[in-house]
Amino acid sequence: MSSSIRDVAETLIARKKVVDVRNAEEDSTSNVSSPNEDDLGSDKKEDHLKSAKAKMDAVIEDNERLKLTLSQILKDYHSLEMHFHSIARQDEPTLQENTPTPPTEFFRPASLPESPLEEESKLVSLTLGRFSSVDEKREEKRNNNEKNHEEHGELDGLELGLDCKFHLGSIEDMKNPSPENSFDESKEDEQNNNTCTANKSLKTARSGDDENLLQNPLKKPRVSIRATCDTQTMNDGCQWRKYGQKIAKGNPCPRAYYRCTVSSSCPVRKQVQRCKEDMSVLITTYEGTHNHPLSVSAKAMASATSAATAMLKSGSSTSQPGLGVSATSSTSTNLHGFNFNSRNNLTTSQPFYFPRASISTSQSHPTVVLDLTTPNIFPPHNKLSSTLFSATSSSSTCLNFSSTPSSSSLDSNTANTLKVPWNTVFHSRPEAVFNSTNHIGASYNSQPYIHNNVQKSPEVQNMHVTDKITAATKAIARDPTFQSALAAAITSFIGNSGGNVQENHGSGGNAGQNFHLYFPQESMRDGIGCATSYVNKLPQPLFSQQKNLIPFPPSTFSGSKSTPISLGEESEK
DNA sequence: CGTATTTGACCTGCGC
DNA sequence: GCGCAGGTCAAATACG
Repeated sequence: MSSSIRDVAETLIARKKVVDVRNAEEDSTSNVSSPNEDDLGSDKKEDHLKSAKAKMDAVIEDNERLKLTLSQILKDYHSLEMHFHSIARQDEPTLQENTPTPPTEFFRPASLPESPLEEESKLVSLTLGRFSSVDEKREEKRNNNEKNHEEHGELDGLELGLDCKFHLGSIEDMKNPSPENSFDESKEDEQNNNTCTANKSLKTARSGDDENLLQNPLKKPRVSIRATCDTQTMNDGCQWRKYGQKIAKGNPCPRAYYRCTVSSSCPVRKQVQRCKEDMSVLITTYEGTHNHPLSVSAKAMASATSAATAMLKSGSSTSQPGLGVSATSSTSTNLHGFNFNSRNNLTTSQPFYFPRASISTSQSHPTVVLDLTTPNIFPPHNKLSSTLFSATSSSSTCLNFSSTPSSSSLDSNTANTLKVPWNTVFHSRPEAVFNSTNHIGASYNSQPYIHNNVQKSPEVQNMHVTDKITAATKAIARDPTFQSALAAAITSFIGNSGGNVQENHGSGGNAGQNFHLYFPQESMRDGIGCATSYVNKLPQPLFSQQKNLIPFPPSTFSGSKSTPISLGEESEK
C-alpha cells in the first residue's frame, strides 16, 4: 500500500514538474518570440527572462514543497502501518481467547469475518474494510473472491466497509449470518427470522454487557438518525410504506410510521419525525433487521445503523458525562469501515468517541442517536500538520473523533443521553473546495458521480446515493490514503443528501459539484501518522492533480444512466 | 381498478 | 385499576 502511495506521489511530482516547466518554457518562449520584442530593447528582454526565471524558481520551490509534503505523508503512513502491525501482533493471542458479543437484532452486516479479529480489545482502529496482517491468509482468500467481482465494478482488495463487517459477532453468529449478510440466502422465511430473533435475544441476554438490553430483553434496539433534510423522508435506499401517523407528545410535528415493503415479511420499521427545535432536521428512527437483499445505498444505511447498534451495546452501559460515548467494553464497532475496537481498561486505551452519537436509555427502546446535522464544528485554528490518528501511551492506535474531551456535551433535552461531537463531518457545499483553513481533506470537483445536496440542479438530484457511495468507494480503491476520509464521509453524505436523491430519477449526474470531506484537525494534533494527513497537507495544485491522477473510471461507476435503480429508490412518496 | 396514503379506532405497555 | 402515550390496524380516501 505504501508503495502505491509512493508511486502516486512520485508520479504527481513528475507530472507537476513537467507541466510547470513546460508552462514556464512556454511563457518565456512566447515572450521571447513576441513581435514587439525587438522594439522593447534589451532591458525588457532581461525583465522577461528574469520573470520567467522567477516563475521557474517558484515552480521549483513549489515542487520541493510538494516533495516534502509527500515525504511527510509517506513517513506518516509508514509509522501508522508499523503501528498497526505491532498492535495486530500484540492482540492476536487475545483474539483467540475472547468470544465476542454478537450484535443485537438489527441491521446485520453484509459480510462477517471468519474469526473475531476485531477483539483487539485495546484497539480503536481504522481498518476501512481491510484486514490486518494477522489475517493475511483470510485477506488473500477474500481477495480471490473479490477478483470475481471486479467485472462488476467492485473493488479489488479494498472495500469501504459499507458492508459493515460486524466485528461484534460471535463465531456462532458468524456461522449463521443474517439474511442481509448473505444476499444469496436472502429468502429466509419469517419463521427462521423469528427464531433468529429469539436466538439473538438470548445471546444478547447472555452477553451481559448491555444493561439496557438486559433490562428490556424484548425491546428492539433502535437507531435514530438526525439529518437535515428538506424532503418528507430521507432516502435510505429501501422501499417503505406508510402505515400510520401520530402526533407525539411534546412535538407538534406528526410522527410517521413506515414499514419496509421490499419484502412482505421484512420486519423493519422506521419512524420519521421533524425535530421540533429545528424543522429542517429530520429524525429517522430504524428498528428491526432486513431479511432481504438491500441496495448498495440501503446497505450503507444499514451499516451505519448496525454499527450504531453495536455501539449501543458496547457503550451504553459505560457512558460517562463529558466523555462522550466511549466504547469501553470488549467490543468493536465497524462504522462504514471504521473498526472501533475498545477494551475494558480505560487506563490503557483512549475512550472512543463515537462520532456525534448519543445513547438514550430514557426511552423504552434503547436508542442510538446519530446526529448528522452539525454543519461545521471545526475549530478555527486547525493545524496543518495534524493527523487523525492519535498515538497513545499504550501503543494503541486510537481514532478519537473528539477534539477535546471537554468539547463533549450533555444533551440537555434527553436524560441519560450523551452527545459527542462528530468532528469527522462530511460537509457538502458547492463553494470552494480548498480554503485557507485547510478544512478540506478530500474533494472531487467536477466529478459526475458525487454531488452535494445544496441547491441541486435536477441533474444533481438525480444522482443516486448508490452512485455516490460507489464513486467514493472507487476513489478509495484508487488511493488508499483517501480511505479514511471518504469512509468517514459516507454516513453523513447519505444522511444529508440522500433525501433528495429520490426525486427525479432518470438522467445522469452532472459536473461541477463537490464532494467535501472535512477533518478534525484539532483532534489530530497528537497523532503520529495519519492517512488523512495526506490530503490535509496537500496544497491545492497538487490535490487538483491528484484528482486527475486518480480518476473515477466511468465504466465502473453505477452512476447516471447506466445505474439500475435499486428497489427502494422511488419509494416514500 | 390497483396501489398508496390518511386517519380514527384499537391495542399494549407503563407510570401513578 | 386507570389514564396516558406510543404503536398498529384497517376502512376510507386519494391518486395515477
